[in-house]
Amino acid sequence: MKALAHPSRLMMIEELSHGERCVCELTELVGADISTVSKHLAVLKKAGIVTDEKKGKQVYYRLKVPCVLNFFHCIESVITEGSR
Amino acid sequence: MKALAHPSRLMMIEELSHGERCVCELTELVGADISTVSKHLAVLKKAGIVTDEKKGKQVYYRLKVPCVLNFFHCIESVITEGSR
DNA sequence: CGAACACTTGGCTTATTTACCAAATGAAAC
DNA sequence: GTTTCATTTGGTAAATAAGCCAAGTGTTCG
Repeated sequence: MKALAHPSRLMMIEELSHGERCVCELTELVGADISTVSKHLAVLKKAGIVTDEKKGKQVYYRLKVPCVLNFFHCIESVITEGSR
Repeated sequence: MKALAHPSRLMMIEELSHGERCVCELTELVGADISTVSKHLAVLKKAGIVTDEKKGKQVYYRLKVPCVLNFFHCIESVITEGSR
């Protein structure tokens, strides 16, 4: 759960739900140093949420637990209907 | 999400899924100082995950977002079938 | 009213997380 | 083989979070 406790990591997960991405793409997305992003990805990997695969020069990350997305949808709906 | 990033808080949520509990019951459960538990509950409350209600001398907390439980079930099943 | 009880808040110390820079790795291109 | 490019790792400083004790708040009970 701790692995989900950072905005940048959530942003990355959201992005990865649309398909695999290399570190540089995610770095551009969150707008932090590439080393920072790499460490965030290491956290997610260690938690078993993503997997990585080296393809040529780049390393591509991919979601391993689709379940996470269900949770996001759930949260969204709670927030959405929270105003009633 | 940060609100879910602590073992004691997860334990409390799990417990609250079985019904409302007062602070003293939760304190006994997690085995920490009551002030610590109170602060954890404040975090959960601020995050909109629980609500509190004063009944006589005690304050009772209750789950506000059942959705959290779905997520836990999801995680459990992922862990369970993770060994294949 | 005053004491007792259940809880919250403030203050402070220690532990954990985060972020960046710089240096190391590892594959690919020349 | 060496340079280059993408990424990871080490190191360190700054920010956040966690824990406990002590003091404060609000209710109930005598």
